[in-house]
Amino acid sequence: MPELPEVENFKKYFDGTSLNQKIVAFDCADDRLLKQARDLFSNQLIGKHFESSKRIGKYFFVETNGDPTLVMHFGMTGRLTYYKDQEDRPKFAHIVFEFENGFHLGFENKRKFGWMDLTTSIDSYQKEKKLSDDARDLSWKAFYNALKNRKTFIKPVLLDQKVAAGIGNWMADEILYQAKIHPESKIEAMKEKQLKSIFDAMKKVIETAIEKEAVYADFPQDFLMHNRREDGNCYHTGDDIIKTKVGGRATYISPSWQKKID
DNA sequence: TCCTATGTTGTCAT
DNA sequence: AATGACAACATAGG
Repeated sequence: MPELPEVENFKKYFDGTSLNQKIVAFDCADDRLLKQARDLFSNQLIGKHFESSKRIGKYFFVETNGDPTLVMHFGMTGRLTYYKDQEDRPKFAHIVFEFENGFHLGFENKRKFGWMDLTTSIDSYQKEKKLSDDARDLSWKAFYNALKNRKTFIKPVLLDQKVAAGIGNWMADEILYQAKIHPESKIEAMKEKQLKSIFDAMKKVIETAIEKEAVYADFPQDFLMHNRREDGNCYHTGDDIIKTKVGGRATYISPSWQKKID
């Protein structure tokens, strides 16, 4: 699930449950999910508390009342669950923090593509990863600059976290559907105005999805998400939605609605 | 058995 | 140094 709006939900959930409580235990069932030695997580986090959080794209940062900042990435199948009793530990909660009040925060990750890391500075971490500003805050100028010299299809570039951090596969499809542009349009062939329409669609999709708390059923009727499947039909034209692959990722298109620019 | 899945990262070639 | 194409990563479920 987790693209920008879903991770925004996780942030709200985290802020509502897990801030300002002393951490008394750290458990990890599979060290492959940790980008640092397990002891480092235990030693640096136990006894501290989470003080504030920040989301940049799909990356989730948690500052503590000390040096370490925890970095989480949810991968394809991650989410957070706050629960009390050990018996309620979700099956795929491979990483668990226990708080002084007896509650637990579980980092669920069925497919184990998610991970945790430690850093001391969000800014330097962002620079190191060359992560762009969060797509929600990103300026048109920064977006345009990151895009304009690229020489491939528009969709894979939208998925590049250096361009607009937070955009994932369903959002890229939705943005291009809203902008009426085919995912295999070549950037070099596109006019600035067309790139601006993609930027505007990106902002619209982000704000809509956050407002609806990423509950797809609540999205406006003309959103692709309602028909983003192989037997779906375009809301506007009624034509079949086509499933294909672009940049190695499953891609849904309304060919009569989305213009290919090349 | 084979294929797919909402993501990133490493490798290799250009 | 950058960029692009693509495989690899790990796992469940249809």
